[in-house]
Order: sequence, then structure tokens, then C-alpha cells
Amino acid sequence: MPSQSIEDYIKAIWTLSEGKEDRYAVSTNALASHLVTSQASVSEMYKRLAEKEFIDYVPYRGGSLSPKGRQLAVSLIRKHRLWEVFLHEKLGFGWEEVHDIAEQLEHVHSQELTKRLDAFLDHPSIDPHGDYIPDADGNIPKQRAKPLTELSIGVGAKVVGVLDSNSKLLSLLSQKGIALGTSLCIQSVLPFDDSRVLTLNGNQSVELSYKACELILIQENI
Amino acid sequence: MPSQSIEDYIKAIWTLSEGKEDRYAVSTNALASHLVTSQASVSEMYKRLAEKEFIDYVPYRGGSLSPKGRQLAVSLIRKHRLWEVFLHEKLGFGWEEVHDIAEQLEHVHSQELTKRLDAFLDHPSIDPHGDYIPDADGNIPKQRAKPLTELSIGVGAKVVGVLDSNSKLLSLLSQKGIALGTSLCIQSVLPFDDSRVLTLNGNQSVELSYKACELILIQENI
DNA sequence: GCAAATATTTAGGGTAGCCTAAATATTAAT
DNA sequence: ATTAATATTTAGGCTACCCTAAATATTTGC
Repeated sequence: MPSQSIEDYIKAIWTLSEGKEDRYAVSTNALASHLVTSQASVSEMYKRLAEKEFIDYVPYRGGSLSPKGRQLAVSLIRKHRLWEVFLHEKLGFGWEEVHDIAEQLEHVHSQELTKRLDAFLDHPSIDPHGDYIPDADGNIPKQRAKPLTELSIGVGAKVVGVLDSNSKLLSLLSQKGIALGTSLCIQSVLPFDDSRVLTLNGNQSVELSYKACELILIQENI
Repeated sequence: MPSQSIEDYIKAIWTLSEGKEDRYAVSTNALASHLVTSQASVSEMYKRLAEKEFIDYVPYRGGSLSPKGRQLAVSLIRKHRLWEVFLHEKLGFGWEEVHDIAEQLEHVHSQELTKRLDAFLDHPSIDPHGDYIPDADGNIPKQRAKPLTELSIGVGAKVVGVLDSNSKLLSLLSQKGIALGTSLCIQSVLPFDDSRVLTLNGNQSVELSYKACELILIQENI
């Protein structure tokens, strides 16, 4: 069982190499400042992690996750984000409060627990911050979901999540014909209040306030 | 923030002094075998715990919880049992599976989390093993709840909990007129199947199978 | 291409845990 | 009351972390 400390390091390496090419090596420096620790500690830990085959480590070149390391990282991310959903949806914590608690909960070891928690939460795919939750096999979409307010006019996208389980928002959306998976594109942005006029599934046209758009997560079509 | 190790020691001291008089001192030996560690480690840790004022420690006499130590212990027990309820009631774990996971979850530090979990579970007073959950102020009934099958004939008792949230059991009980707080006493035990004939609230008489009696927790009148 | 700046590792040391074996205190037995 | 048995502590040593300061590699700027 990897120690909490090892788990923290692995997760940090994963985070810092997100979006970078495969096997991207994280520098001692970057990791040290991310973890708010000394470079010497990182250097030492890099040796331990390489020893245990969580990373590939070339002295003076930094460390990159091995398949084993990546798997550990992703399972931590999965647990972290599932717990965040739990804290937000079930216990009513604000999205800004959930991180620190999830940071502790992610270290609980029990695959069965993760599996049941996932089912209890109805297999969510997005956490309260809009980040994707890796599935049980560790797959996770590369592209980060972004709020509808950040979509440019004329660019096609798909609804992948909603940032608030607030039932009023959900009923507003269903009323407008917007659901998970709906394809849309922004037709125009209205003056003064920045409401968006959307085209849904290539035909219907609906208007949605800025406030609602902020909470809808989309992924741009490729 | 006390370390996980310190928390484990404190909880163990609490457990071993349960039911004993106040300030009961736990011997090095007893604690070592309970924690499956060496006596030397306990001796050493006793010094650390006394230093941090979690226990009163007289060399060669063992350690007893200080008020501060007792408070920590009870908060751990509270968290442990609340998580057990969560795992059993919400995630469907069997009562025999919940302990090990709760053992990890109890170390998560967040009073707000405990508070909200308690509310989410509807302020349970008993965990899936029939142990009382200390309230937010650390109060906990001295007497342990025991199953109705362990109540002797003619002894008065009160229903304090039900070990299975199985709705069929609950509906059977409401049908028979048994609820939380019902006073009862065993009139007789039937031959062959060990069903119990009960007197409820001093008047009605009902019969209940052994299988059902096993899951009903009672506390004997004093 | 070499010096200066920067990044990284090594050296040396600290604490919280854990361990076994030896020394010492306490308790029980005759 | 002394000895034998048992309980407890101390001594000495280990690992996994952490740290600062010094040494060494690498990169950058001219």
C-alpha cells in the first residue's frame, strides 16, 4: 500500500504533466514548488518512486509517470472527484469547500468503496469544479469541460455537465430543451446582460441568461 | 492535528477502558497486544501522549485518558460509527464489512463533515453493530444495546434500535406494534423455533420470530 | 565557447514511528 | 521476605519522511 506521501507526490506529478505529451518529465523544481517542499526532498523521493517503479527517473531530467504510476494517479483523481461530488451533492458543501476534505478522503483504500460510491452517486462524469472523473478503467477525456460562457460564437459544442444540482436550474434547462448530450452553438450574445441565444441540435433557438450559462459545461466539437 | 498513529493509540486506550471506572489506567501490555505492537513502542508512545496531555501517565502503572484525550477518543468513535452507518445504509455494505473502511474514514479531519454526515444519516444513535454513537458533545450511553434474543425472561427493557434498515423488517415491526422506545418484556420462549412471546407496554401480547428478535436492539430497564 | 545564473543532487542532520534485546520494577509464590 | 515470574522501561538501531547548506550539472547570455 503506497504511503499517503507517495500518493501525494504521484498525484502532483500527474497534475503537472496534464495536457503535456505522454511521459512528460516533471522537474524537481516544479514539483517542489507545487508541493511546497524542498527540492532536496523531491530529489530524494524521486529515487524512492523510481525504486518502486512508479516513475521513470533520469537524474537532472525529472520524473515521468510509469504505467503503474499513472494508474495510481488516476485512481486517486477518480476517488478525489467522486468524493467531491458526494460532498457537494449529498452533503451540500459549496464547490469551493469540497477540495480540502476530498484531499483526505482520496487516501482511503478500498476499491469496493469507490465502486459503490460511484454507483450511489449515479456514475457522475464531472465533479463540482467541472473536471472529468476518470472511469473505473482510468480513462479520462483529454479536453477539460468549460462553461458555456467561454464558448465562442458559432462554435459547435455538446453539453457534458451541469455545475449545480440545484433542481431549479435543472427544471429551467429541461423546460428550454437542454439536457446532457444536447448539441448546441451560440448564435449571438445579447447586449447589456450577456444572455446567449443558442441553436439547439441545429434547429430550435432558445435564449439563456449569463447566470445559467456559467453553470453549463460543454465540450467543443472536434 | 494529532497524527493517525496517536489517534489509533487514543482510541485503543478508550476501548480498553470502556466500562471500567473513570480514569482507569490501561497497562502497556494490554495496549501492546490490542494494537499488535511491541511493549517498547507503547511505552515510548505513552511518553509522547503524556507530553501532549492526551493521557495521564505514571511509569509502570499505565496510562489513562485525560479530558482532552477522552474528547479525542469519543470524536473518533463518533466518526467511526457514523461512517459505518453510511457504509451500511447508503452504500449497502454488510455490517461485517464496514469496520475496516470506517477505520480509515474516522481519521478524516473536518468537524463540518461530521456534522453534515450526521444530518445526512438522520442523526442515527446506533451503528450497524448495535453500538451507540456518541452525540456531538461526546455523550454516550454506558450500557451497550443488546439484541432482544439476549434478554432474559421477565426482565423489562426498551427498544433502542433495529439492526437492519430492511424495510420488510420495519413494516413487520410496525404491524406488530413495535417501534423505537417501546417497552417490552419476554413472557416466554416457544419450543422448537425459539420465537419470543412479548408483552408490549405492559399489556398487548405479541409473538416474534427468533430471526426478527436478533435484529432488535434493546436496553434493559435499570 | 565560456562564465554566470539556475537547477539539481548530495551531505549531514532532525523527528516520529517502529523493532529487539537488555535492564529494571513490580507482583506472586513459597 | 526472598525468589521467581511477569511487566515495564531503556538502550540502541532501523526507515520514511522532512530540512538547510554545499557541491555539482545544466542552461543561458554574451
